[in-house]
Amino acid sequence: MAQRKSRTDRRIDLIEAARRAIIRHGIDGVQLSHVAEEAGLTSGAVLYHYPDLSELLVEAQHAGMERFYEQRLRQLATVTDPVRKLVMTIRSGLPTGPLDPDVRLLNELGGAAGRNRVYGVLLTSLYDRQVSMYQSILDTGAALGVFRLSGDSLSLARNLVALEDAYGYRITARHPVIGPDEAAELILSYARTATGNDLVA
Amino acid sequence: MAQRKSRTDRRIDLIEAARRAIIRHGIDGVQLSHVAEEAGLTSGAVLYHYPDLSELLVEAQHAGMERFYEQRLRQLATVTDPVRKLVMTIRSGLPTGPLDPDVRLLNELGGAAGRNRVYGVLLTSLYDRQVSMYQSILDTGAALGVFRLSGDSLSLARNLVALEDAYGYRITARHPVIGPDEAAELILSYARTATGNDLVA
DNA sequence: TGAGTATTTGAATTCACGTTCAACTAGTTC
DNA sequence: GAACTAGTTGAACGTGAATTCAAATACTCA
Repeated sequence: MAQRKSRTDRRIDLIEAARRAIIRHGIDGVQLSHVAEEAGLTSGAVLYHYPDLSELLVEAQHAGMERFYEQRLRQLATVTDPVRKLVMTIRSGLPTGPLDPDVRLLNELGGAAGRNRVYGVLLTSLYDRQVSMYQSILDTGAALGVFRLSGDSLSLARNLVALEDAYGYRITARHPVIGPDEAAELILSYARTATGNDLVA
Repeated sequence: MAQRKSRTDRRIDLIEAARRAIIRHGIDGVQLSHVAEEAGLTSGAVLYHYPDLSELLVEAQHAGMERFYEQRLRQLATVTDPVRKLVMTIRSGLPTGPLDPDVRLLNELGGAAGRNRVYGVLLTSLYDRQVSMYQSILDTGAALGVFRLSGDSLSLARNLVALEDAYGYRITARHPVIGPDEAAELILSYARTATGNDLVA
């Protein structure tokens, strides 16, 4: 028998297991048995904690998203220079490679968000928060005179996040030429014209 | 009994039916019975033409993609002015609204491309062709002296397609603020700095 | 027209999955 | 340490989907 755990601990495990199962089988392809296998439990045990699989899937997506976002914020807090902040943030929004689990998970939402309102809301809220993140970097840099913005910071921030998203898809789809480094450079080239700064940290 | 059709005609029908089924249920959620229902046939009939459902799904994705791309090319051929070409192309890469079937279909590929090599190749090839399309517009405009490019045309084109992709996701996810018009304006703002042209047709 | 062929159906079969639940086990409490 | 509680298992059951195939139907062309 699998190690017995408290309700809360097991739920955390299951959310992690669901995350892995979604990445492996797709958000519309995950089955109860997949989650059970990832967690090292039987289907019955999963059902004991989550009588409705779809709720577990939503929680898994939610948790993955929060982790991704919080991680970026935390990293951002370690520096003050707007130039370094911007460069670092661009980098942290891209997958480390085609297998990056955080981005793989987020990518699963893309299609589902068009069919499922909950997923649509989740994805939209992540996008908006990331935009705010970039916007505050841009505004700060402009206020300090380091950046000379080529347009309103909201539009620039929206485009920066959009580029991140799109290159995330390209990288996980294994584009033969566009990897993490190339994508970062492409986004940076936009960021340079947007800020009027060379962005060499 | 459903109207009897020739092998080729029926296969075309089935590809269309599969397209609709994918949009409705997700690429990993489609079932044989969904396709049969969309086509007005029984599962057996579908299986008679496509013994393997996954092959039909790939064909449906492939067909949808080709149609999307050809449509853009055809539209592009109707004008010569680089400025109008660019503006029109940006517009034609965005969904008409959250329900746009062509973009909804493409979006289904995003997640699957990370798991399934065939889908990854399909999606990558579409991306690359769209990049070429933009690149040729940019190069022509530059040669005519209409555009003063802010960087190499390949990078600019890659970013333009990336922005289209990303806003396609935002729109189908029903972002409350970013609709087709707003997305077009955001991409245009990038295109303006990229080309040094006001892009007013 | 009639024989032959291609397409479609519907029923039978098999399989895989979700769901339920009694029994078991390992902690927890008194 | 006995009674209780919470977590887990495994087997049984029901459902629905894929698959198979003989029979029915519509088309082709000699």
